[in-house]
Amino acid sequence: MTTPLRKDAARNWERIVTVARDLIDEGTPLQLNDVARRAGLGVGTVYRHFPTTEALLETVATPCLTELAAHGDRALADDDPWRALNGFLSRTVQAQVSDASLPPVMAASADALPRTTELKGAVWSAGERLLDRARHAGVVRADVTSADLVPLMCGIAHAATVHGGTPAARVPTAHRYLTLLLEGMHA
Amino acid sequence: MTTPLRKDAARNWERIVTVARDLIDEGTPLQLNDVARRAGLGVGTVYRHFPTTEALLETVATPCLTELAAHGDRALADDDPWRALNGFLSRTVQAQVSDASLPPVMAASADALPRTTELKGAVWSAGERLLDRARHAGVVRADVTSADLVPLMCGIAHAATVHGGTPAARVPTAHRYLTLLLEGMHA
Amino acid sequence: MTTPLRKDAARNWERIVTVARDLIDEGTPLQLNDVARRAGLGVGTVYRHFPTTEALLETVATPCLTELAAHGDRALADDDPWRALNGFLSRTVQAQVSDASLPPVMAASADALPRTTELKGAVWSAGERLLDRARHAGVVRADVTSADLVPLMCGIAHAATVHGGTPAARVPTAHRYLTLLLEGMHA
Amino acid sequence: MTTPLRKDAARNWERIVTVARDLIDEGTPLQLNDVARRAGLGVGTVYRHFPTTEALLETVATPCLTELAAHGDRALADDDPWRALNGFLSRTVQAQVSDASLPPVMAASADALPRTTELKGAVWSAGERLLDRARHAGVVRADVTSADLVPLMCGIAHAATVHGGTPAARVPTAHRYLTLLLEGMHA
DNA sequence: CATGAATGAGCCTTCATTCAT
DNA sequence: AATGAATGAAGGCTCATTCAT
Repeated sequence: MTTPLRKDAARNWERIVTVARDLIDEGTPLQLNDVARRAGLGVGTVYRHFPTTEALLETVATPCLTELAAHGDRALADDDPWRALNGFLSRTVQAQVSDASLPPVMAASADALPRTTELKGAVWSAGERLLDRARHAGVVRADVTSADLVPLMCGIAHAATVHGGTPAARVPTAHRYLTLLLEGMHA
Repeated sequence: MTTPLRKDAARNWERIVTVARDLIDEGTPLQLNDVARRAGLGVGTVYRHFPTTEALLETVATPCLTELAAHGDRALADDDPWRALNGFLSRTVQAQVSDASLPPVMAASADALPRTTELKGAVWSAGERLLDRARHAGVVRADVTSADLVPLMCGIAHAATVHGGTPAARVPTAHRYLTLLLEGMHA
Repeated sequence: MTTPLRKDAARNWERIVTVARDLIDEGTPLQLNDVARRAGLGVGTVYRHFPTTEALLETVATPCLTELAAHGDRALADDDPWRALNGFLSRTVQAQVSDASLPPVMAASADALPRTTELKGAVWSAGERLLDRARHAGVVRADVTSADLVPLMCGIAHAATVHGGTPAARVPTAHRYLTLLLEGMHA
Repeated sequence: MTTPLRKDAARNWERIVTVARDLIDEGTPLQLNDVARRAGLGVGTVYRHFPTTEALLETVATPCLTELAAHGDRALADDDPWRALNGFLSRTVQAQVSDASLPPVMAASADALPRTTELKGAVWSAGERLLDRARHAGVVRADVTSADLVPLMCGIAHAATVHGGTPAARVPTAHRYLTLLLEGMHA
């Protein structure tokens, strides 16, 4: 529980994150000075809220990460272990391809915000549980470990990006690639 | 056939490429001024040989790229279409993971040097022929096209990198991932 | 109406312009890095205030340009159209010869600052009105148009510069040349 | 009398001057490296022939300068002092406006080549003699001295350039300006 | 808390000139 | 004589971060 922000500070925080989101969507490299100018705020204000570019980036990625974690939990409710894993991975890949804030955050080995670490942990552990369940059900090869899931999803997203085309076009490509991989992971 | 370089110029060229190789291996971002300093040469000399960072990077990647292309041709001599494709992809992934100069060059959509375009084309077309042969032999799924090969190899290399560990440790990881993918591509 | 500068920023602005003025008077080519060093400021500060050399140059020229424009307006109050035109051109030439920041600004076809464009426009239009009046009064040849005034003043200033000697010595020379020209323009 | 060049050296000399002429006509700033490349020669060769940019520039300007000087001499044969002066100045201005190599050479106070100094002297002295004759004939104001001629011609050429438009369009403008000036110089 | 001016290291690039081959 | 590789000073500009107001 962090101290709740004063109302104006909260408004600034919001503004900053919104601007950052826009910049990321535009493909513009995230620069705090830039964000400040576009948000109509002083650089200092931006730095107060987000000491580094990474902190801001992770904040932008947070909602999406939260949803991924939530989906992971919901997936565990699915009776079918294979379908559950499938859906989870599909969702993960889709998110990575559609939201430019995710790939760098997912691939980073160190996080700027504890919250990010938590969320990545939650996603990771959801994946782990789904994978374990699938393995115990005998539907997944034994040599795939939970530590492979995130890298593999990052890899697929990367592959779709390298393939080229518009961001929208990358979604089906990524799904095709995921399908291949799942086929290969199937026991 | 370019005019052969003068002996001293050739020595400098060599020196520059060697230094660049080292920097890349160290993970240091390639900067021409930096290269010049380390090579004990004037900046102008480096710029004369390599007008852009990309040109130097591609030059560093060239031997490896050449070998990949050569291997592709040799692979076609293998009677077994599946084994041939397998070996080719394995080699490609291994190269990408072991040589830090390759991933950016492979992923780039535009090349600085014509030679790079040629070599990438050669690798690509080797992959294409190997894939076609495998498909005709009925050992590969129909929905995998040759345009997918490079992205997929980049993706696997990326996945292995995200997985972490020392560069050396990434090799077996990448191979594991490739195995999964190949399994999935198998008809 | 721009936001007024903070006191310290205003002091720096002033310092920069002063240094630039000195450099121009010395005949040293204007370079922003140079200005920064002499002003004891960081380069970035200079770039913040003046994004390009031209912007700084024009700023240095502004007071003089302002005065020329003002003089143009005052000249229109003179009853004698010929004397009024005369005085205006005389003043213009004198300014160009005495202030090294003017010639490049006057001769430039594109301006860095909107303010410069305004001021040049004001000077130009004052000249135009004075010329029109003189022509209607029948004291000036019909084939001289207002578009000729600025080029001609630049030409005279240039001629005086080519003639050589100290900057101070150029003033009388320029006036002599202007006298010749005016004689030629007289109807 | 300089030692005559070896045949190949003479060919190179020619080539260099031709290329320089082209560059000047294109408005490209004259750079010896550039000249060398375009001429298909080594930089060293260019430097051997022309130790500085100015030397090359003056060499390019030489034919035109020679012709001006020659014309000056011919003008003295004209019975009418005013018409002679007129024609000479007209020719001078026209040359300056049409040939981009002239203005910098004419305006320079120091020359790189003795030959240039000679030629400029010849032009200058032709002007002087024409002016003196005109003055003695009472057709020119007494306060115009021969030291004014070159600066004034440079000024007019400069004015026409400032006026803008294509190089070709500058010719009539320059003539108009010269006409005004001559009117003013007329006694 | 907010501001945004200032900083200055750091990178990129060009070009006149020299000199070994 | 000719060559052209090498030099490296010089200039341009950006941007992450600090700190006085």
